Amino acid sequence: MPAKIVTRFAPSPTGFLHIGGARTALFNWLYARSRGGRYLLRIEDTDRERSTEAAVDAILDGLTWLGLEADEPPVYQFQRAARHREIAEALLSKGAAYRCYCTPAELEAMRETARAEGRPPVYDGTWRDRDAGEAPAGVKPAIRLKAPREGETVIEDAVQGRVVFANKDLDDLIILRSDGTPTYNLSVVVDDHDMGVTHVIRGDDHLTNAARQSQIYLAMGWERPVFAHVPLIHGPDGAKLSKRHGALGVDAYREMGYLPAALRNYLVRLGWSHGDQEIFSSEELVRHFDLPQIGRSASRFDFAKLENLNGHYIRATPDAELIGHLKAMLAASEAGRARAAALSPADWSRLAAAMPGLKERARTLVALLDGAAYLFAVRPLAIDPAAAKLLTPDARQVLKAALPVLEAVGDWQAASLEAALKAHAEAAGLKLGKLAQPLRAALTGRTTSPGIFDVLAVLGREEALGRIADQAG
RNA sequence: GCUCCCUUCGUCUAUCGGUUAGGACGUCAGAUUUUCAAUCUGAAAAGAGGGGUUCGACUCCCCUAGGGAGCGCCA
Repeated sequence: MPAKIVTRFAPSPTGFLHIGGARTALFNWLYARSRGGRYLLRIEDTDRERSTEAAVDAILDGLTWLGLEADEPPVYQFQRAARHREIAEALLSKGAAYRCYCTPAELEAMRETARAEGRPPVYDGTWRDRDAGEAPAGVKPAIRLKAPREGETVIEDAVQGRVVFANKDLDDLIILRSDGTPTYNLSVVVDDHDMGVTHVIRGDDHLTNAARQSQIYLAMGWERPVFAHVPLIHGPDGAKLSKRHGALGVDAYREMGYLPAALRNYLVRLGWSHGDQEIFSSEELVRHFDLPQIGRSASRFDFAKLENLNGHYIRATPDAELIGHLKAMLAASEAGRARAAALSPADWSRLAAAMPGLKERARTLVALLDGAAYLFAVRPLAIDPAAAKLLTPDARQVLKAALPVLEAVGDWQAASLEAALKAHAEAAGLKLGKLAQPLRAALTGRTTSPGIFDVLAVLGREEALGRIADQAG
């Protein structure tokens, strides 16, 4: 009778929600969802120097955008300090912890000599068995866990497999600082225990922490959660993900025009697989996601694949929804808001009308909006150099000849326009392609754009004819 | 330095002792299209190296090399 699954994502609010954190959150969310469990959020804000409210907001905002809402309000770790202290005291009275009167300077010296002698830079246990009576006056003690000296600490990791640490390599970690505040490893264990967390899914940079945390669980007689340490994401060059790679906040991905569904799909496939399947709906993800299918090696972030996936999702998303995403993207940045402010309701409806053609060729929402620039342009249209090359004197003649044909079109619809232009081209012994290129240049100022008939239809008779006349001379 | 983890096409990955080592992105070529995109077809492209175990290893074991993470009164 398995207990109900509880997972959590526990970021520290010292910066934005980066891509690795987003994937960790996604894995936790998926695992809980797939087992009918709960997914919780804990803000690890015990570092008062570096934690900011802005970072908390950015993380919450990023998670919301990705659709990874927690099932309960977030737990703020700092607020639980008293509880953490209580456990440290309990450990002390159990004899599973002790007071250490070493000063930071002494510890630093200890590490230095250990390093110099080629030994691991760990605490040597100076105060482990010393009598409290020997305590130097005026020194506030820190509390250290009395970790086992012999034997092994074994982590049965759901991703990494069985990982064994020799206890002699693990020193007595500080659980309560001399100022009475709890340290990370203690707080995490107490919180995970109190929150009923059954599965800890996090980056494998925490693997060694798992060993120390395991010792705290054992000292308290608490049942350990299942650990699952997932490999980190690296940059395209294999080195640690840095700012110039993709270690951007998820907000940056939103601003670059990626869809949350595309980012989720990309992220989940980065390190996890389900046979040969590449595209997953949310339902499929929830149905298939599991820990054993997570790989054990780090993976590189590949923008090209993300773009490809994003293009797929853009094409698959209904137009109205796309408009919503576009608005959300613009609202998320200063430049975007300025851009949005310049768009009238009429512009938006034109955009909606042109959406079928636009979304076929855009891989990001930014590119989509870019491709729609011709819709909002005012006459005279700015012509880009490549398009200008197409507007040769010959081409202008063709445009001039096409004008009356277009004027004669009764029903200004893409289909009618196509028929009219085809007839005109044939009568003139022209290939439609010869006409389409200068026409596109005249109408959009670009060489790439949606289908020419759609462009004509969306612009409307007056605007379209005006633009053509401008260029026909 | 010590501890732990990792290693299949350029990238993400499938394979769970017997396959022509499969798929996807990217790349290249072709088809289609009014351009671009999309779509379709095809091509090039991989088991880090060395030892074992086995009738048989990408798959299991060991070593080497390379990469990564951790070693705070940070989280």
